[in-house]
Amino acid sequence: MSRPTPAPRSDGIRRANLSVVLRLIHERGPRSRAELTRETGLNRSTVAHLIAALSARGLVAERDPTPQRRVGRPSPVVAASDDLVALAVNPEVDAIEVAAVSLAGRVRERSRVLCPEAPTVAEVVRVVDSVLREWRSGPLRAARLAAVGVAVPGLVQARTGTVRLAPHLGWHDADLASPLAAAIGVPVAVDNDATLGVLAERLFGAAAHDDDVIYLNGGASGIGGGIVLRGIHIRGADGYAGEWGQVSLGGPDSGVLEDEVSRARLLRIARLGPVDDHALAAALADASPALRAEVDRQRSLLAVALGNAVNVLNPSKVVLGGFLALLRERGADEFDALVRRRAMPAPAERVTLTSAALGADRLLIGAAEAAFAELLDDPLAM
Amino acid sequence: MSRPTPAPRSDGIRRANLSVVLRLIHERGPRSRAELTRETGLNRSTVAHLIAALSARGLVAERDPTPQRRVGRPSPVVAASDDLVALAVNPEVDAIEVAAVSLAGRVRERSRVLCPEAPTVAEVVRVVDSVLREWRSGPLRAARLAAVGVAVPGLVQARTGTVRLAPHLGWHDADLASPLAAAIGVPVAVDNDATLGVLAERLFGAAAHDDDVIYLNGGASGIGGGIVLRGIHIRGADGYAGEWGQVSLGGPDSGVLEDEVSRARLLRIARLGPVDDHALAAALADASPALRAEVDRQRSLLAVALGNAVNVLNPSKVVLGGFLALLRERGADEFDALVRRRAMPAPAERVTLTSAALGADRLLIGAAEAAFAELLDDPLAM
DNA sequence: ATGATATGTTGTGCGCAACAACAAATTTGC
DNA sequence: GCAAATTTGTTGTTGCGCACAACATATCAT
Repeated sequence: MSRPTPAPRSDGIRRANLSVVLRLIHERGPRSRAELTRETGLNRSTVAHLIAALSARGLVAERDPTPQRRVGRPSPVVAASDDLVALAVNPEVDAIEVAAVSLAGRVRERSRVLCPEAPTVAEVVRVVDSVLREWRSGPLRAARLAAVGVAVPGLVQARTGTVRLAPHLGWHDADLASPLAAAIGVPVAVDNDATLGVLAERLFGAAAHDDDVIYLNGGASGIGGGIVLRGIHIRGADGYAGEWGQVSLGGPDSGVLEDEVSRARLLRIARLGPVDDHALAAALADASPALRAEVDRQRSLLAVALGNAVNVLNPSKVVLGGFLALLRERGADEFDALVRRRAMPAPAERVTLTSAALGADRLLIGAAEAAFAELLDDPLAM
Repeated sequence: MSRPTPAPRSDGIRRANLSVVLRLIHERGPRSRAELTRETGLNRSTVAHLIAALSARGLVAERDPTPQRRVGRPSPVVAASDDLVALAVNPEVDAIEVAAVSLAGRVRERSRVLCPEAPTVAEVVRVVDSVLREWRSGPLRAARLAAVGVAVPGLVQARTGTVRLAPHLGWHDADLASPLAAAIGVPVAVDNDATLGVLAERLFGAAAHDDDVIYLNGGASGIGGGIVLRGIHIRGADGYAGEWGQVSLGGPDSGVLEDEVSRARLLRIARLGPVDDHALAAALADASPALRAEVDRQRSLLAVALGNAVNVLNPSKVVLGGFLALLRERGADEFDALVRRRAMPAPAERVTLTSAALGADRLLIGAAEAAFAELLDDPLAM
């Protein structure tokens, strides 16, 4: 359905400029007022007013200028607030991970609460609430909480904050945002974990500031991902976009990508139990012929899927995470060439393949980013 | 690469509002000033000013109000100008099609110039120039020319207006925009033909005002297409996005979609020569068992490709054009169900499949739309 | 004909960025 | 060391564009 055309108003432009300035500071790090005037093209006085407004709301803090060995009056450095935090939550099968991430991008606190079995929505709410209470009376006494972001391993309708289907958690059409927002008292953003991964990678990781990015992440439960085109995050009509794992390659009767390119298959052939990616990497480095053959098989299937994606979406960067990065790194140049050969020459020559750069913090940073999104869009709402 | 963050200025908001109003009139047809105030949310006086500015530049024309059988002062109807035209050009293997399309959306003139062999860039320029001269001294004497849009059957780098590869025309890395702009004296927009098809379908056709659209068009030369997500046209990093025909389905060693789902194959089995889609439809309606089997095979392969697209992009609408629409229409409900079965339940329940609604004018309207794009974005530039 | 309703028109006010002039802080040149 | 040059922050003014209110105009209902 088409949205009603939004007409810009004169009072919206201040909001937009505050958003631009705050985003610059948040995404590209602390910078001087002089740099901000250059980057935004706005007038010096305008930038001063905007920063004053952001500062009054505690969103940014000014520091003394760093000596720059340059002629002229030094410009004070303005940085995103480290006292304004978002809660990042990642419910998994066996644990709930909670973190407090500041607007400055620092993970200030983190806690992993083990669960004997897959947690319910109510348990997630309870754990988040209790962790938050503890932090509020301790390390985060002086901090303000802006919002909560949740990275869910499953299909999420981001607009409503409901989890459509999370097989590993046993959730089905579960409303997560409402009870969590009611308990904590701040807005709650919910999204798919891989989708949030690409957000983080694009901001601070392997696809920093690329505008056309495809991201595929391989985990124990399958292959998920995300898409950024023209610099905006593609959710699709309902927020389900990015399910690369369900792509079918072998014609009408065969399985889907995540059945064939699968971490479990590798572990089985390597005769390994449930190990982490580090141990898996070690096993792949010293592989038996059978395992090597399986790796090659999975590599060529993955290359076909990526080649298709390159043809259809013409991205400037393809980012692989989880065990997909491990597959690629068993001969990265060779793999990249394989992908390029599966694609048409024109889009192939443009695309760059890389492995994900962010480690364990990726999901937490992505979730915090989703939580901060509303504030960054409209800093006055805070 | 990431663009420098654009900061909105106060004088940019007038431009943006002019753009919003002109787009509304252009895309959704003539409407009263009263309707425009409602739809934009702007003030009555503001709308009056904006329309005065557009009218002064000859972009819109006001007509007497149509009787509405309603209380209150009647509101004059404002329509897009029919005197401002764009030239739409579509070079094919055996002909060059040229049309003059007004901002009001009417095809005012059209001409098909036959070519003994595939035209060169220079020939296209010459034909367009001579056709335009003829029209200018005749039917288009009073019209103003805004821009030229060219729909090319091949890979186009839209940003620069160069044709990367158009195998049927024999073009390779051909700069089309520069010589054409130099000859005609107005800006030239160049894009892939299927990409422009989705533009037209989204404006006036089967996907009218859908915000997440996938479009696949099947022609004699293969399968092309286009993508619209979040209401914006996805070109990819270089403008090559939408090459659905090059998607591989059968694993690492098999061919691509347009090798398998192919008009030529159908014609061969039906023992037909190079006929148009109408004749092909007739042949499919009265098919031999062998042809029927081939149709079913192609249908199921196409369904797999579409199912993948639905999973990855979560569109609200899938539009099929050319012989792909014919394939679907041999049992549309059954085909749609097939696609839905190949996709995950969540995105599948949202998506609607349809056949393209626009006929032969599709490419011309799309090309004109590309030509008008600059004007619609910034009406003051005219 | 008269009142109710809806819309165009005109003049005023307000918000916000641009601009200009001045003040402040640092480096460079002598 | 001190002055000039350079860059940036600060302050007050200007101009632009939309909102709003008051009034004028055109149609319908009774």
